[in-house]
Amino acid sequence: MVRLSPVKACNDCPIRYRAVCAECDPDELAVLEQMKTYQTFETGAHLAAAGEDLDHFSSIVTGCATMSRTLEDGRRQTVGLLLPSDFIGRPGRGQSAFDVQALGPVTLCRFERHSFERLVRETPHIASRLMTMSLDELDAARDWAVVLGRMTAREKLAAFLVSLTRRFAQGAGGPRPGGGGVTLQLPLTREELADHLGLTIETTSRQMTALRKDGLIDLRPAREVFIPDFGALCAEAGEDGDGGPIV
Amino acid sequence: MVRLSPVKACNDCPIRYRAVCAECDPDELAVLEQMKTYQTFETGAHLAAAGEDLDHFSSIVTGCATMSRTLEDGRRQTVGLLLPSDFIGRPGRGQSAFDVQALGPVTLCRFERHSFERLVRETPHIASRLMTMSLDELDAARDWAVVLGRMTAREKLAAFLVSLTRRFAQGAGGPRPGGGGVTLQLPLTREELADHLGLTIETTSRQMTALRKDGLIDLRPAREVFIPDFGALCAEAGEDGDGGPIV
DNA sequence: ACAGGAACTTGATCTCGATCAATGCGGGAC
DNA sequence: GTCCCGCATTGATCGAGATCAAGTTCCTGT
Repeated sequence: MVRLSPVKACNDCPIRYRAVCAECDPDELAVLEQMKTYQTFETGAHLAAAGEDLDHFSSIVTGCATMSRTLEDGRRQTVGLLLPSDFIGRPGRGQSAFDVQALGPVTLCRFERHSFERLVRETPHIASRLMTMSLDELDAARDWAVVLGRMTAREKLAAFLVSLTRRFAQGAGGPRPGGGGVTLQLPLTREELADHLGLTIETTSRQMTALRKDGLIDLRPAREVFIPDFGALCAEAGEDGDGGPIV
Repeated sequence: MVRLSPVKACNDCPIRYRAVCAECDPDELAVLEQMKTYQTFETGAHLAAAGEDLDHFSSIVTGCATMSRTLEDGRRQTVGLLLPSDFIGRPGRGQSAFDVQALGPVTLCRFERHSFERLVRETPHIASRLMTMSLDELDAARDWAVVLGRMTAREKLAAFLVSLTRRFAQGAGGPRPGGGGVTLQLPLTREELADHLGLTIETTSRQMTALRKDGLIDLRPAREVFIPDFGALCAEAGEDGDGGPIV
C-alpha cells in the first residue's frame, strides 16, 4: 500500500506553508491578522495579469489557479499550478510575469502589498520562509522543464498525475487513499491540462484513455481519477520504482 | 541600430549581481573577502551533482556551466545556463536538485556554506539580493517552459540566441555590437544546445543552417555566431517586433 | 424531464522533428 | 605536412503528436 505523508497547512498563519507555521510568532500573526482581507473570485477570473501592477499579495485559501502565458497567435503554456496555501506575489516584485487565472471559484487571503513588504523587511523569518517557497517553486519549474523538453505524451500525463497527487497529499481536501489506491479530483479541463503539458487537447484525451485501458487509472465522472497503484503510475512517469511515499 | 543596455557586474563584490553591488557595505565586503577562495575547473567538470551535499556556495567568475538532469535512459534536459556572475547554491539548500557541469574551463569564487549562510542570516540586504536573483531565475525558468512547451524548433533556436545575447550584454566579454549587428560566442556544442532546447542534435543543426540560409545569422568558425539584425531574430523568436533593447 | 451547449472522445490524415546513416570539416599531436 | 578524432552537416525514412472532422457524454438551466 502506498504510504501517504500528509503535512497539513497551518490554518492560523496567513502565509500558510506546510507545517513551518508552527514557528509563527504570536506578534507577527497578530500583525498579519490585522492586515488580511478575504476575497472570492469566480471561475476564470484573472487574479493577476502579466505586466500589470499588483497592489496586493495573496495566499490561496480554497480553489486552484494557473500561471500561464499566451503567445500572440493563441498558443498557451501553463507554467505553474497554484493550490491552496500557495502564495501569489513576492517581495520586490511589483508585477507578475504571467497571467494568473482561477480554475474554479477561488478564495484569496490578501495583503496590501506595501504593508506586507514592510513586514517582510522587518521579519527575517518570514523573508526566509518566502525564500524557501520561491526555491521550491524554482525546483518545480525546472523539474517541469525536464518533463516538457524530454518526455513523451504518456509520460507527461503520468508525471502530472503523480505530481498533483503528491501536492494534494500535503494539503487538505486532497486525494483519498484507500482500497489500495488513491482518488484524485482534477481541477483542470482537458484544455487546461493540454496547455500545462505542452500538448493538444486531443493527444491529452487519447493518452488519458490509453492509461485507462492499461489499468493505470480509472476515469470517473466529475473529473475524478482513481489511481489503483500509485507506484505503477510513478514508474510510467519515468521514476525509479522504489515505491516511495507520496511527497 | 540595436541599442545595448550593458550593466556591468561589480568586480569587488563576490556575490556579483548586475550593478546592485554598489550597495555593498565595506564591512560586509571585508567579511566576504576573507571567506572567499578561488578554484578552477576543467571542461566537463562536475561543479555539483544532483542530490549530493554542497559544502560550498559559489559565484562564477569566468566560464559557463549548465544545470541539467539526465533520465535513466540517457535523455538529458538542461534546465539552466550559468554565466559569469551567476550564483550556485542558495541559503537553506544543502544540495543541488540538478547536475551542474562546466561547459569550458570555469573559475569559481567559493564560500564555505555554513559561514555564508550565517552571513546571509545576519545581513538582510544580502538575503534580499539572493531573493531577487532567485526570482529572476524563477521567471527565466518559466519563460523557458513556454519555449519548451509551445515553440517550434526554429523558434526555440531563435529564442535561445536572443536570450543568450541579452544575458551576455549584461556582463563582460559578451557580444560585440557593431557594423549593424552583434557577434555572439556560443559556449555550447550542438549536443549541449540540443539538450537545452529539447531537440536532437540533427534538428538543431538543420535549424541553425536554415536560419543561416535565411540571412538571420552567420555561422563562423569557433562557434561564433554573427547576428546582422537582432530585431529580425527577435521576431523569429515570436517577440513583437518593437525592436527593443538587448536586455 | 428535456434541451442546449460545453467538455470530452474517437477517427483519419498530415507534418515536424526523431531516427538511422553517411559524409564533411577543423584543430591538435606528432 | 597528414593522420586522427570529435564535432557538425546533410540525406533518407519513420513515427509521435498535430490537425481536421465527427460523434458522444456530461453538466446546467428551465
